[in-house]
Amino acid sequence: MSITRGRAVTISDVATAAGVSRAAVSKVIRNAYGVSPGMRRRVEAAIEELGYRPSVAARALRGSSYRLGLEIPYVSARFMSQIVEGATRAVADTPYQVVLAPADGPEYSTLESLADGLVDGIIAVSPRVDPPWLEELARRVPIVMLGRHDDPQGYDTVVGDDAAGAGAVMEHLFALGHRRIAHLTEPEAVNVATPVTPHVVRVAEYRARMAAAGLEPIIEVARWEDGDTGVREATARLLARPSPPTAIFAGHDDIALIVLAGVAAAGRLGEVSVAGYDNTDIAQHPLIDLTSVDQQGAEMGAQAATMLLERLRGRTERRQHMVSTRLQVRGSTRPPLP
Amino acid sequence: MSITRGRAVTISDVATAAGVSRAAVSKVIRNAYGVSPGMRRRVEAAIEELGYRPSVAARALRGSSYRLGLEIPYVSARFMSQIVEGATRAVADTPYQVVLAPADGPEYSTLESLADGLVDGIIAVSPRVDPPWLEELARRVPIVMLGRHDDPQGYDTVVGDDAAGAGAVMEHLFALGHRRIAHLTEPEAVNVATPVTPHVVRVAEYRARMAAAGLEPIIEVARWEDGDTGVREATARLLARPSPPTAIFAGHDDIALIVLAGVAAAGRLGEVSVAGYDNTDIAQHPLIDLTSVDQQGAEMGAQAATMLLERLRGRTERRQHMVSTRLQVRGSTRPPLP
DNA sequence: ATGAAAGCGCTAACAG
DNA sequence: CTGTTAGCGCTTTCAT
Repeated sequence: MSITRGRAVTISDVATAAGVSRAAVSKVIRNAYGVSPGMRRRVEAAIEELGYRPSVAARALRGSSYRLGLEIPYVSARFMSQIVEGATRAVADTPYQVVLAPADGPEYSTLESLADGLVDGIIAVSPRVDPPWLEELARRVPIVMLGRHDDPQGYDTVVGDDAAGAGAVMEHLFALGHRRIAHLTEPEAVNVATPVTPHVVRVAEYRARMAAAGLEPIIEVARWEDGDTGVREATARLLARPSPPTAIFAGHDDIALIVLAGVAAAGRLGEVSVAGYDNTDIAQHPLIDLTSVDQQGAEMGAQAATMLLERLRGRTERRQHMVSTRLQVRGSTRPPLP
Repeated sequence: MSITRGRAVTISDVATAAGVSRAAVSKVIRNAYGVSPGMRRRVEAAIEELGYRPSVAARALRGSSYRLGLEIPYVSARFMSQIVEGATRAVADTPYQVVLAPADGPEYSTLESLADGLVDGIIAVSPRVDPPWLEELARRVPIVMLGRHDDPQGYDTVVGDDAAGAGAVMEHLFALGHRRIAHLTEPEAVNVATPVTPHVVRVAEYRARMAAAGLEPIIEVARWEDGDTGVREATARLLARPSPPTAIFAGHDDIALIVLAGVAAAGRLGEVSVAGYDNTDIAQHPLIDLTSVDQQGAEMGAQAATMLLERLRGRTERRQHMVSTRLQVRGSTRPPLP
């Protein structure tokens, strides 16, 4: 039952079968200039018959792998699905394919290993790598960063309008009559040394709105590394305050879900409003019914892929794109108890 | 502001810098036999100084890319995260990396493009490709199929114990006193021409249990292609029957979530029990609280990766691994109304 | 319009 | 223990 790995069909095999040179076959498969209809026909017939498929490795060594790498921080994040979907849709009619690289550990190494020749370009959702390092990497391979409010030289960015999104949440909560509004965010967002991530912007907007309303910000940080526990404890701390918040604005839906669980565990469901961010699919579930900011993840993914393709076609000036947001109001936010 | 793509550092640069041959460098980076400590030190210093990273393309052309491809049908599926996590964990201490290939369209082409030299081996979650075709592909590249009850020659399989899992659900529901139990599954599962997927096994077990209890199976099929709508309508059809089921056993959690929404929409929450399969993270959320079968997705992913590594190290006999299941009972299943 | 030939960066086989 | 050499499969000038 031992298996002999079949040697793959190479361009030489096709050339021999079609009675032409390898260069000719290469031209045909790349739709390059200078092929007679007759030759094209014969070559295509041979390709079909032998079931030839070009080796990605060999192509990559010579130039392009026709693969775009999409680096994503943690696959579980529901928001990522939207981005992946948008990116794959955007390359659907091109010879390019999207491959995903889950950043299990440090994002630096995931990005580097992508850059090691596996892909022609990189789309990355990496809040924690710092801009100078990225500039350096961008010298080797085209990069589009998602969700970074950087001011880059060598790479492109696609971001949501985080200020507007966070602002919309705050306005909504104020309009409902809330005053004691807490914000629950990720550690990275309160560390000033960090690059400007979406969460940094959301926190800033939250602070600004609270200040403008003459209110003291109530910020709690959930250490995401602790998993659900961190968020759950942060929620508990908020609810245990002498004057607990009447509304909690969570940095994103995954946090909001756990906050919701915490509020339910405290038996205060319906009493404490909760808003999220990303409008992931579960937010619309009637049993969750979470008010959230839709920032068009699919659109972001598609834009990023398109911009990367432009780079591959030769664009060298940087581009920055911002997608708009829309607040999706649902049942998880209501007026505070009188 | 035009950017000059930096030429990458190659093995030759390192060799020159260290004053040794390229072969020597190659040996060092592969920890191969026959390197003096002195040479190793010099080479490693040069690598460090120049920031050398081996080209994946060149390596792949010569043999191995040190990449494992994980093909997944639709990224949104919550169950997939567990598999990805397990697989990446399993390769963490090896030179291998996991890359994900989302099967946006037909799975055949995704698998083929993975086999085109991008990866050294493939883990696939593709219920719809047929066994002979897989055998063919397996001749070119090692493959481990997840969730297939095939009897393969050239590839390995990792499956959950779907019969036991489905049986446990049925026993649980019977024990609660349910008799009119419906099953809501995917189209593929009722098409006999299809390969033996987990859903086929679950349906069979469901049928067997209903028959053994002297009951008529009530099966509704949700066309997943229709998205949520299909499941929602199927749920509505079930609830609209003259004698509606008192419990619905959904083929997996993503279906169960929509069923739950449908039951809620019909105002029959708590009246109609719902059970799912996969025990995805959202199932434990207190607002969802879904009874579900845990089939250890992470364990499956880890097993699959390990088996693939074995293949790459030379194993040629096939292996099949089955992971056990455990029913996680939660609030979504309770006794029927009297 | 077609083909010959060089070479991308690396590894494996062999020679020294 | 170390270096030389010959490709892996493809694309790309450059002749013809």
